[in-house]
Amino acid sequence: MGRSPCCEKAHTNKGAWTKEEDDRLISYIRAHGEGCWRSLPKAAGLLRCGKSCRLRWINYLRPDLKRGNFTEEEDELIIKLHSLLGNKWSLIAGRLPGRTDNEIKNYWNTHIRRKLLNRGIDPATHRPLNEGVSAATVTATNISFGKQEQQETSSSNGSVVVKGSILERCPDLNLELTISPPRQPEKTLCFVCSLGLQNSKDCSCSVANTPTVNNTSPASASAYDFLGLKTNAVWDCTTLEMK
DNA sequence: AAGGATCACAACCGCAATTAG
DNA sequence: GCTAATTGCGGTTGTGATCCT
Repeated sequence: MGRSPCCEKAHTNKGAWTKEEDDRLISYIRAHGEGCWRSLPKAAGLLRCGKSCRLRWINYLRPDLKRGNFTEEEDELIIKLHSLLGNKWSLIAGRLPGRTDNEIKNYWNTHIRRKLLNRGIDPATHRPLNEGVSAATVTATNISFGKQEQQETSSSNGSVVVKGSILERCPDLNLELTISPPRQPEKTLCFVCSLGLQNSKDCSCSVANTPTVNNTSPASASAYDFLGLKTNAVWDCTTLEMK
């Protein structure tokens, strides 16, 4: 028995939104706030699926959206974040205030992919196209969060060790690579600042500014906002182990 | 000017994750 | 703990705009 549809498809509009539908949605959310998308269409007098309402609001009607062309800085930031996160568009969007995951995804597929290809860079792997690296090798150097590979266990000291490391499958690979927050001996920067976005509203330096990795101050203060993970740990990609 | 090709982006679909009962 | 409902995400599609021949 399959899951029931999220809405009654027979009586819902599809396709482009009209001005009137937009106005209804905006005024309803202004009055009642976001949430409860399933019941929203009926309450707002819209013949739309709740998912459609949510998408319309999040991607186009939200007042805090930044419309217009992407800047060169945003381009480079998207490329950097994509090289770290892959197609995790919602995570990438979280680092670009005013931009949505859908917008970034479209922009990636239509502009940045081509831009990287013109630079001779494979947009999927962020490696030179003519490097002659087999797909298997490229895959092995990526961090995978796939369920089957993750199989993580928590040790008594709180570290996370991933079983079945890449090296077991590809023992001849040189994977001397450590992903860690950039070392700042005098001043610790958050991930946002490390990408050159000082003074961004996402910057957490002002909260967790002084501690270093070895600092003995409370964990809440020393947590380092790396890829959205509040951690003071270092990722060692040879073992995918938190040190 | 017409028509086909390509581009850009809004919207949909299906699935996974999360939440509620 | 289980099941169903709901939400969120990423991939894909549809369509209007623009470019090219």
